[in-house]
Amino acid sequence: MTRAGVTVDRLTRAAAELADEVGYENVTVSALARRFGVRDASLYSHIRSAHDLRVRVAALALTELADRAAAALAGRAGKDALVAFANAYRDYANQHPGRYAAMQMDLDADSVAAPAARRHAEMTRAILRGYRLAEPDQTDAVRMLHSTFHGFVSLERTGGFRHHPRGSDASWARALDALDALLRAWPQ
Amino acid sequence: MTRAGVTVDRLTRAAAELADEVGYENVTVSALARRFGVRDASLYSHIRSAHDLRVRVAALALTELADRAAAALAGRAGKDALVAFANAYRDYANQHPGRYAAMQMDLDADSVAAPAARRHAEMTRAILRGYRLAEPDQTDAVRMLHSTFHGFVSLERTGGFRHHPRGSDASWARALDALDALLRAWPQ
DNA sequence: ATCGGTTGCCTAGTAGCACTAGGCTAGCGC
DNA sequence: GCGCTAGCCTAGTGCTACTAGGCAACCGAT
Repeated sequence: MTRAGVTVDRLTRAAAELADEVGYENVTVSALARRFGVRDASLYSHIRSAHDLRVRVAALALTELADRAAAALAGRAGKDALVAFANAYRDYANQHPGRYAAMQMDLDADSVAAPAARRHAEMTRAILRGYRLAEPDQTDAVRMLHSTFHGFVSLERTGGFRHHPRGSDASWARALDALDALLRAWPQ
Repeated sequence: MTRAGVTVDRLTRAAAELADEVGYENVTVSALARRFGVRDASLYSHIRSAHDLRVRVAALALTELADRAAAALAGRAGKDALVAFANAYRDYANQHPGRYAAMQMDLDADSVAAPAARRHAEMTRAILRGYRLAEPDQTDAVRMLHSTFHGFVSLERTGGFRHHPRGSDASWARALDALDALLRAWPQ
């Protein structure tokens, strides 16, 4: 019998696909093993636990999103950069809901996802380059931006906006306009 | 043998307490049954499923939060109202993390939580009374407010802010100032 | 006061999940 | 070709959700 060729990377990528297909909370070791045509117990020589697997998916997602954010920000500044980043963020969340959900898990500083989380945080802070804010305003601003992006995407995904005829794209564009105006006026 | 006296309401309240203590994702029918000193199977004459139980917790939380929001908004307008609502929202989330997590679940329009969700939405919209916005700006603004509140609280809870010395209270106050300025300037 | 019927709780059982222990062998390095 | 590592296996534990069917506590009607 030839072997299935399971590796941690292949497991993580498959788990991320599974998360997008069936939802993050339905990513199980058993389902993943089925997808590889092996028994669930066989996966424990590659991953330590189900939690370990989910952390790896979170790290993958954070890295992918940081890559997209970096691409979106390249060569842009000010509102251009803000809008490009925000759209990259929202698009990623809607294209990869399972991966996005994984990103929201509690990640302690010593996990394998820590470098990815740090890089993601750096990219978010890079939006502000064009607005020239000093500390601690910069931190407050980046927290506000991240909150708005995450909150909007999260409510959009859980259906918070669907009971009203106003399209969420329009509200999103308006929110970005508002954030830009806010950042320009921030120092007061 | 005297009976345990389980009712749907007592189950829901106990499940909400359990959620706050051990986390929303760890609310199980078995754990709840243990808390009442009965077998897990016995609960299925009161609730239809674990999902049904979680929806009831969500409805309870939405109602409680709407009550707090109503109390916070009573007799206030403008920034006063905004800050009071926002603090009621954030305090509730931090005092009742499990209930708050339950609120974020997908609730279809025909669930038992629908009236509570509607009431919660109405309270959020009531913040804007003092700012006199017409549609569709009102909808855009209420979505932006809700996004910011939820996003901030959510990131705060999952530890997104803890790797930076700047206190989250200060960033929160700054975000509320910013939102107030935004709403006053909204019509442009 | 007793008698029915309802319903609250029970036992028993199925099936899926995470995870451990220990065995076998494929396929690599020598 | 030989041995060792590492990948996959079976077997088993215990927790979870949930169903079927039984018994007895309690409620209302006579």
